[in-house]
Amino acid sequence: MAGKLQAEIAQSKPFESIEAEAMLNIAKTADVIAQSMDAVLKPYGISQTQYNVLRILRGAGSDGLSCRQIGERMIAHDPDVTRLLDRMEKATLITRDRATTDRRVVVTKITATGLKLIDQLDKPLDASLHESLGHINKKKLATLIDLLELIRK
Amino acid sequence: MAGKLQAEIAQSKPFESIEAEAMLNIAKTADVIAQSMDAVLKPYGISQTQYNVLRILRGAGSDGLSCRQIGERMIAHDPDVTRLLDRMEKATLITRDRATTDRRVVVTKITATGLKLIDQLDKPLDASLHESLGHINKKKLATLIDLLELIRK
DNA sequence: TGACAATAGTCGTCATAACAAGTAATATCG
DNA sequence: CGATATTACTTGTTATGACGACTATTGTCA
Repeated sequence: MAGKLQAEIAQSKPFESIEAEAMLNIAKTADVIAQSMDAVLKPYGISQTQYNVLRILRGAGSDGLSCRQIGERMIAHDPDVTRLLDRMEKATLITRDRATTDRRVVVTKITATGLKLIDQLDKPLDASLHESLGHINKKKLATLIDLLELIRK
Repeated sequence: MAGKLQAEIAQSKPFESIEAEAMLNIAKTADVIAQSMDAVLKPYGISQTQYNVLRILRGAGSDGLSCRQIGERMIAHDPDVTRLLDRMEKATLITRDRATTDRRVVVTKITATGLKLIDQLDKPLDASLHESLGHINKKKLATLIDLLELIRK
């Protein structure tokens, strides 16, 4: 039952449990995919976190979203959305305006620049994704998705 | 085929592909597990990265390992092992000595303090892991591991 | 052997993440 | 209606990560 990860991370001890092996495999795979995504994003000068925000804002359309809503929708939870948005505003990828209805809320929207950037990224990212996962057939991917969803209940 | 992640991250657009859905599920699941591990480690004042290094060094035993070997064995690739070890040395979790055979190499070993700390962590981390993955049976975990290994070729 | 390349690690610098405390606006409730 | 709680976001500070340039030691080969 000792999987290939054993050799891959050159661990001298065997895994204590299959749960530990599963966890390490999830972490390692996430890291590998993240690295290939980073490689695509790097020439465009944005991080995965920023890309994720742009995706969320593109999905939200012209209504925009509050800081809190953006935080909730992010894949990796970021405890400091404010300064993330600061940087993106400086790069003119987004705009921020205080809402008139509830003046505590700041509404963030994607700009034309941001939209253009993320639209450009669709193709290369999709290609990178196929590089990473294209060799797995759809049935297996469906099984994988089911299992991962099961983990998160 | 639209999975639960759809609702979970409140995306307004459907997934473009099953590959994208798989990737997001891997990333999300890795993040969830990482967060629960962080929660365990936090009271002990070390990060997951540092924990990972301690595990590697415990596995290596009294021979210790070079900077490069540590870097290779880490789950998430860290481009700056030197300063990571600087911090750990300051916390007396490790020792570092220049090797006599090849004077370019710095041999890092775990200290008694480091060993004590990581031994203490075994139980709570195992408990956290069971909290995260205990409800999935071994056969399903084995399938998951196979699929993830397949992704990484 | 002596120049050049490769390897191992360090350091400078800037960007980002993490944690905690603070400020302003709105909601709640006696 | 006014004190208190809650919400939404901001800011200060420290730690960590990312990227590249740099130093020392060892290996290679003409």
